[in-house]
Amino acid sequence: MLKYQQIALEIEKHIEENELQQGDKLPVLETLMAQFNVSKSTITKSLDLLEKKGVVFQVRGSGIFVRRHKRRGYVSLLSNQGFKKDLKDFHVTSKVIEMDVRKPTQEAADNLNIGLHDDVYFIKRVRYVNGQTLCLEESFYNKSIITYLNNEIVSESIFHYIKEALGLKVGFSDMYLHVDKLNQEEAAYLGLKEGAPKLTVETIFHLTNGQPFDFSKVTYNYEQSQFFIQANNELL
Amino acid sequence: MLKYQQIALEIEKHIEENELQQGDKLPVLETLMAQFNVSKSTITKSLDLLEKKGVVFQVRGSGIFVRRHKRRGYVSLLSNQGFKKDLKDFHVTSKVIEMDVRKPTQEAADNLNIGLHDDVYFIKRVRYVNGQTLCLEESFYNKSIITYLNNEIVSESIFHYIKEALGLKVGFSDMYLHVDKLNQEEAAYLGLKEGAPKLTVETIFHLTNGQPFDFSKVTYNYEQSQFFIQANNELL
DNA sequence: GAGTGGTCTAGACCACCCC
DNA sequence: GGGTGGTCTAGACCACTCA
Repeated sequence: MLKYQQIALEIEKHIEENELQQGDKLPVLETLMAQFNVSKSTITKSLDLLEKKGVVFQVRGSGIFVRRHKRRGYVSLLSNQGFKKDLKDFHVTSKVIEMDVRKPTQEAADNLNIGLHDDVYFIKRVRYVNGQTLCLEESFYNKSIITYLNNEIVSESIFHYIKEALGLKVGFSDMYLHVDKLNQEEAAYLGLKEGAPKLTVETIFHLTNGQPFDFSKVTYNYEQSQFFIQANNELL
Repeated sequence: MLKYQQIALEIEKHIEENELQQGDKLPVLETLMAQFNVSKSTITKSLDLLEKKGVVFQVRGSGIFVRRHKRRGYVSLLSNQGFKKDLKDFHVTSKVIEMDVRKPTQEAADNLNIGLHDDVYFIKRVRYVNGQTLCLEESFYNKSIITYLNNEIVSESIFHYIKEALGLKVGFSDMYLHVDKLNQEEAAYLGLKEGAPKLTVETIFHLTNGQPFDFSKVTYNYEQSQFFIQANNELL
């Protein structure tokens, strides 16, 4: 683990353990440099990482402060595949409905940048939170990258498996959001009425080298759809 | 303008003007260092900025590549208040329905971190894209920060005014998303039927010093709700 | 193994906040 | 004006990719 990552983790841990609140001030740079025995740029890099994650904000000439939001029960849209973290106070389960190797749909092939005759793992599952339906998820994994999957892996965390067992590195993702009305099939899976509101999130996950490996389409139960995004606006 | 920002702008411009596509390779670091006559860290900082913006991705041992998404007509959820940019091919207008100085609701006061007896500017407007309703927006501005607003400013870009005329710096924002059904009033403004799907986005904008100055609640016409997010997943 | 991006350092100087 | 974060440099060394 790199120094700046390690330091970021420790600072984050420190904030959590001491239950620091929005606006609480952290030690000044010089103190942190001494405390972790590293150069200024390394500390700065740690803090930039935490700023990107929405954990702190830095004010020139003033200090480094804790960033926290007040509302509970919201899922971060950006910490991908992170229901475990965000809903840690809740009980999230999932039921696999279909899982097989097949040829992709035109849509999946386009998004994964593969041909119609390449193989994909197709997984369809319903996820529940506290016994209520949370979402219906359909995923296509490029089989030439994700070479093996089974029911056990799919029931647990697929991404954990991809990172740890396959040794792949997830880089970035493109997400597309739509709001519409549930069709009959979706309504049935989610236990709602046809025509009820839905939020659809399509995500294309890429490895660090830019190769797309997963196209997934998730339809959320609108009654459970509470999402949260922390944005930084300094991008010009 | 700082060097690294300037360089980032030029690289971005270069990508746009040459219509580079996803996966196209940019010059190597050493070349860029020479070209802009700056040190390695400065170039790195420029590229980190562009990576955060979703314009490029960097692969260790390989190169720097252009990041582009394929779909058109999607609005970035993160480039706040950025309809102008994203929908530049479209015609976005807005109609101010209400605008006055008043006392905040309990909800607005909580989110703006002010008291019930402090003043806020309240603005309610409907925005249109190509003649169709896009959203209904209700905003509360902390009057002790945003000291003056008028109809002309509100019809144009409020954020441009805040930055340029008031000299304030926008730092970060917290966004909360919900999906639900339109009530009667919202349906009337959006020209839809009561009970139709809606996406509600509540945003709390903060200055760089962490002070919240704007709480806004936007209800989108689901027929126009196509949003896009570029995420980076390397946050541990 | 050559090429390429990433980390880390030490230090100078700058820009901003607040008293 | 003192305190504090941000920018920028030059250079050493490390880690990954790909032929």
